[in-house]
Amino acid sequence: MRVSRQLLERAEDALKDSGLPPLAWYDVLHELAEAGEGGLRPFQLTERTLFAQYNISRLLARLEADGLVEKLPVADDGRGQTVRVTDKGRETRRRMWAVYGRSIAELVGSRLSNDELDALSALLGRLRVPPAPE
Amino acid sequence: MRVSRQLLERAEDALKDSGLPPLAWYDVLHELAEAGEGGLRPFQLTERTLFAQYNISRLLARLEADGLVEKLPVADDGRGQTVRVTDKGRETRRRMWAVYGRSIAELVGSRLSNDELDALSALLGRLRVPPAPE
DNA sequence: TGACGATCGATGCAAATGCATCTATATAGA
DNA sequence: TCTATATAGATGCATTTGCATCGATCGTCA
Repeated sequence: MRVSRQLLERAEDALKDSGLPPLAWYDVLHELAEAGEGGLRPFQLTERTLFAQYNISRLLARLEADGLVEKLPVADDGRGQTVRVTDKGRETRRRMWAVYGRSIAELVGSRLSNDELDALSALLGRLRVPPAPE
Repeated sequence: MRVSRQLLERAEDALKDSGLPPLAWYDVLHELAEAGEGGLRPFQLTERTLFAQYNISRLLARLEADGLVEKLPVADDGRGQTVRVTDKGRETRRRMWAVYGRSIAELVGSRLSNDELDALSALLGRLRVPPAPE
C-alpha cells in the first residue's frame, strides 16, 4: 500500500509538473486507444479501469468537454452510447505516456532487474481478482 | 496499480460493511498507537503516513471530534501540538484491525505461500523511497 | 401485448481532496 | 534587538469523490 501510494503520487506530480491531466485520464484514454475505432461502452470502461460507474460518467464528460473523446449513440441499445477516442485524445495520451512512462522507468525499472520485474509481476498477478491469466 | 486499487477497494468495502471508519483513520490510529503515551506531532504523521499536511490537519479534526485522539499543547514550541490516541481510539483501531486484517489474510495471505510473501515484500521494499531498511 | 424487474448512464447533494494562502511562532543574521 | 526567513498547522475555495437515486430503455415472462 505504501509503495503504491508513493508511486502514484510521484507519477501524478510528474504529470502535473508537465501541465498534463491526472492519471485517471490516461487510464481511460489508454483503454479507448486499445479498443480502436469501435470504441467502448461506458460500462465496459468501468469494468476495465476499476473506476466507479458515476466516476466514469463524469470523467467522460470532462474528456468530452476537452475534445479528447466523442460519444456516439449506439444502434441496438437506446440507453447506451459508444465512446471513441479522438485524434486529440490520442495525442494527449501520447504526451502523457512520455511522462508517465519515464516515471515508471525511473521509479521501478531502474530499481529492479528484468528477472525481478518478472517475479514481481507474477506475484502481483496472483493477487488479482479474478486471478490474472497465464 | 491495478492490484493495489483492488485491494484497497475491498478493504474499504469490508470496513464500511462493518460500520467502521475508512482506512485513513486506521493509518493514523496505528501510528499513534505505536508512538505510545508521548504521542506525535502532526508533522510527524504527515511524514509517516504520506498524507498531505492539510489532509492530516483535517483528519485529526475529525478524529478529535469523534474522541479518538486528543490534542495537547507542546511545551517548547508554541506553534505545535502533540496528538495522542485515547482509549476509545485504541478500541476503534482494534475493531478496525479485526476487519482489515481479515481482508489482508483473505486477499493476500491465502493466495501466496510464506516464501512468496517474503519475496514480494523484499521486491516492494526495494521500490520504497528511501529504500526500505534491511 | 403488457407488466415488471434489470441494466445503462446521469445527477443532486454531502463529504473529502487539492491548492493556495493565512496566522502564529520559531530561528538566524545584521 | 530588530528584521527577515522558515516552519507548524489551519482554512477558504474550487474540484473531485461517494452515495443514493433517477429517468430511460431493455429483456423476460405471463
